[in-house]
Amino acid sequence: MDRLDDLIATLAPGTLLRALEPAQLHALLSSAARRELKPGEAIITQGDEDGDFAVCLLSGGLKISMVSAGGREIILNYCSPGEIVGEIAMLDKGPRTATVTAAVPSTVLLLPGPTFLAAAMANPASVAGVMRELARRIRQLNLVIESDRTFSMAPRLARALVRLIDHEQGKGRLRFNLSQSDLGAFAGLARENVSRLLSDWEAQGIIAREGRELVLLDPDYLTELAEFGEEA
Amino acid sequence: MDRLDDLIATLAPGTLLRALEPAQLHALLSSAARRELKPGEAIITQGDEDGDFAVCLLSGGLKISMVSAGGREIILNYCSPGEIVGEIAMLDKGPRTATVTAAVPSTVLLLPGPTFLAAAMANPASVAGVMRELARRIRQLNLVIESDRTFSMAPRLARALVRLIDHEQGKGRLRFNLSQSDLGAFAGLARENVSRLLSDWEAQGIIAREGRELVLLDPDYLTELAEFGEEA
DNA sequence: GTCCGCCTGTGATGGGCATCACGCGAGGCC
DNA sequence: GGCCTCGCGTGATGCCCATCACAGGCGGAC
Repeated sequence: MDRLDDLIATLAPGTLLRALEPAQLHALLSSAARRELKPGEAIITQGDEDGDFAVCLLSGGLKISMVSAGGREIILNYCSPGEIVGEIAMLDKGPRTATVTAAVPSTVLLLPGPTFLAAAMANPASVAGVMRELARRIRQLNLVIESDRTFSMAPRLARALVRLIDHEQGKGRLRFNLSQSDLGAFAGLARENVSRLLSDWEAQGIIAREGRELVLLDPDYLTELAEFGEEA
Repeated sequence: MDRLDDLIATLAPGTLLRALEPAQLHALLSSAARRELKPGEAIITQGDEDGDFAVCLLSGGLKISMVSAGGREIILNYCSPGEIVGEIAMLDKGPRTATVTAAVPSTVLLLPGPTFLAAAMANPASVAGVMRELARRIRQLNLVIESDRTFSMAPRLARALVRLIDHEQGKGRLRFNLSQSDLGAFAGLARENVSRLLSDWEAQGIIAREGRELVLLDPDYLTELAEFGEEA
């Protein structure tokens, strides 16, 4: 059972699972199926109607993306171990609105919707916890909408980079090495402009490149840029 | 008690209250305080820490807005009777992120957070209902973010108009008469461009003006524009 | 009536960013 | 080695839209 405890220890804060009480969490996780994913392999596909399970990432990394009306790829998020995805369709039984693929070799846990609901409803603290967590998500999304409206290129790219920071490792390290195209799809701007901005920032000593890898030398500056738009 | 039943009948579908079972709903609403609002009067103010109640609109109309970093007003939504606002802060106990003011003379019901939680947890169907409702909201917001990224001026204004349609009244009628400035703040574009677009659409017979009032002559066209961006 | 708001139309200007176009280097693959 | 692909840098062009500027129009106060 310490396997399971290890897993629970790595669960990301601010996820639905963290809102559950330990006893329920144990019950849920010990009954879940495990699955291995090769890079690029999809576990959830946009449009699927099989929306009765969520996915908990054990190791590796996941990419959540969708295809916009214009046929362009939009990357919504990257996930690290301990995070959970696909809960929305699991809870509201709607079709999948995004595709989830493995960014690197990964192992995931499949959480069936009914089992999750049973665990969530088993005690009042869990119920309140899950509701609070969902509310927090809504609040976050509202803020994103507000900032997307008025933010220009630089703050958007800054936000993308900040969201990729690896909090486990050394300061300024990223969790994934993305191509400029992927960075563009993640931040919502053209590949060419990603290139231009990165060059500027490198010249100003805000970031550095080690081979193909990006390092944030001044993450605080980027964080501020991401939150408030153009500097004061 | 038929007063209460009337109220329940007008509750908007897709709100948290609708997710509750009738018995719980009765208990919650009969214990709520009532309040009258004059036009322009605020019931919730951005930054407030008193986030332990939600507001249910009985009559009139509410405007939900916030002030962006640049000092510009952003209008997030307009509400009609039966809708509920302020649930997010009530559920996650965070600070208020938006301001709610009366667009016209209104009466509202104040729902205390603890009472709502008690009602929501009183039975499993209510629990699942509230979670499903919250998940639906998250799904909607994700779609908005996706479309905001790529949509140009016209689809955004079209979406604002569609969201203002009065579903009770004759086809194409709006629930509120907004100035072009307010329309701009709602759709996220400059007042001057609202003027230009409305003129174009009037010339094409898509909308009409009766005095100061806007009427949508071809709501289907606008709906399509709002959903898919530039026409095919 | 007159003045003074606020709302509205419309042109001119400019900036930001997508797009197009092209060159360049670094791997795979045979 | 030669080729081909993929990711990167960088200029030129043009569109979309915010902003500025200004001219009516309409109602309310007095």
